[in-house]
Amino acid sequence: MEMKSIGGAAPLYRQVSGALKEEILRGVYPVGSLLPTEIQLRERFGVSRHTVREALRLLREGGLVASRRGSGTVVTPPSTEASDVHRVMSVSDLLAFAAGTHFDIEAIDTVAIDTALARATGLARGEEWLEVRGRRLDTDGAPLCRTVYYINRAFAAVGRMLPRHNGPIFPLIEDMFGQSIEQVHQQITATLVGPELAAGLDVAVGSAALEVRRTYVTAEDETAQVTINIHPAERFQHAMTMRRIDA
Amino acid sequence: MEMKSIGGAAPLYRQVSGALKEEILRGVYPVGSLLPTEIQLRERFGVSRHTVREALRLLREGGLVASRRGSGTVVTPPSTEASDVHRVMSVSDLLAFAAGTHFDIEAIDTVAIDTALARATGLARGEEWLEVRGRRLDTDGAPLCRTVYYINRAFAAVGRMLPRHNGPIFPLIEDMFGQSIEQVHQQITATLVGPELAAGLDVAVGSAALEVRRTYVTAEDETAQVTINIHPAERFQHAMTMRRIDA
DNA sequence: TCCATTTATTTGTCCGTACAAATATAGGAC
DNA sequence: GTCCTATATTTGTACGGACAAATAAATGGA
Repeated sequence: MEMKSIGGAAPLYRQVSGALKEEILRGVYPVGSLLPTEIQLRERFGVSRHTVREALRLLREGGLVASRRGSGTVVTPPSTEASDVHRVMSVSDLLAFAAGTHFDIEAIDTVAIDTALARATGLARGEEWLEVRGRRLDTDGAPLCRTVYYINRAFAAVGRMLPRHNGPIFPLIEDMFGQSIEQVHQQITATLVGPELAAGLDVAVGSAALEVRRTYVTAEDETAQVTINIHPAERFQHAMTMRRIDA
Repeated sequence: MEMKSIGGAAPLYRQVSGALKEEILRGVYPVGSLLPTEIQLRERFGVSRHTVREALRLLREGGLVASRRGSGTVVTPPSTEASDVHRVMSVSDLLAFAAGTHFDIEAIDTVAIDTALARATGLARGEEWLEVRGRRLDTDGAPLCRTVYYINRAFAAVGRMLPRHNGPIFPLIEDMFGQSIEQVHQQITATLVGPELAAGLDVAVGSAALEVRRTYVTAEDETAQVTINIHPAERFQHAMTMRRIDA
């Protein structure tokens, strides 16, 4: 069967890739089996080896197959790592922890969760948590966002490491306490900037800001940490790309 | 400067990619700037255009740059990693399409994307898209959010089905046109409510709102649909739970 | 000065060739 | 039957060329 690039049709390499993907998904090539070799595919589709290799590269990118020189191209099992916490961490996290930004700690206290804090954090009233307040600053000292961490007292020892730590906190909790963070609940809302925030973030009172709250939950369904970030809307968007992965 | 493949060294294309990546990360090419053209890189590194393109492909895979024919290769802001569309589709989507809510269409037009719309939607200026404006109403008629859909003209026929359709649009595109939505890019920002929005949503002018923009991209890298939802902050939070799945 | 058209630029797609490198297979000796 | 070596197979890397397609820049006329 020969394929040609028709006006308006997809490029040849996408057509070849699509045909192979459809065959994989309907079981012509079960997991573990080999696809035809590049030379066989070239003959079957009547295209160049370059085009075949581009098609196979798309299948590899989609996690459907894996190629090795001398061995061939094998169909791989569906990947289930798509929801790994590290993978779906938002741009705000990446930006926040980019090299050169610095978390400027303003206060570290043990606080009792009152009614207002319970509403703001989702934590139960009456409990005591370690509260770390500060601003994340860019390399030039400009404020990026205001951040408050609430850390479960069971893991409060990580507080000591914060002054010289620039990355996320939850891996510290995992390392020091052998805990595994299994879920991160994220909530985003819009808020208006009041006088205190305005001063600390160099924006006008009354302007809009994004408030991002994340609750980190262990394998034992225990909340280890809550973070609240407030970003001026004029300087920040929360972006995310979701890709479809078919099992 | 010329590079050669030395025994034990990385392939040329990886060396070129690494050199460019290092320059990007240390600020030689800031976000938004253009990399040298393929021809310039070929001359600089003394390698073939194939090798240069392989190097740039690695940079694209890493999310560092984006290339377009006729334009060149631009350095991109850091971007998030993937998750399954169906897995992590947000609660807001589920709520929006919950049984009982109704999308009240106010206008359906074909619009040309001007400069302001290009900025708001991310679509290319001059193109024509089907624009569907309206509000999503709760069971008791209370407005939940203001929604605008931009639908690629190639799929505009789905517009006819909207008046009696309450779910998401992209499955309609998939069903009617045999297309597969592979990626959804989501961006969330905060905005202030102006007079027009305030009237339609029963909130005060000057209050805060969340603006959620989603871009639905097919397997052929074509944008099928863009939706923009504006939610009053006092009544809406964007929530999401990410789970760790170990293979 | 603005706009439409033309031209130039740049990347995308497709073809081909050649050799390297990793792996699988075949064959012979013990 | 096992082990070692040689050969074959298959993908990876690198080169070159050509034309298409999208975008940007230049040009000319109103």
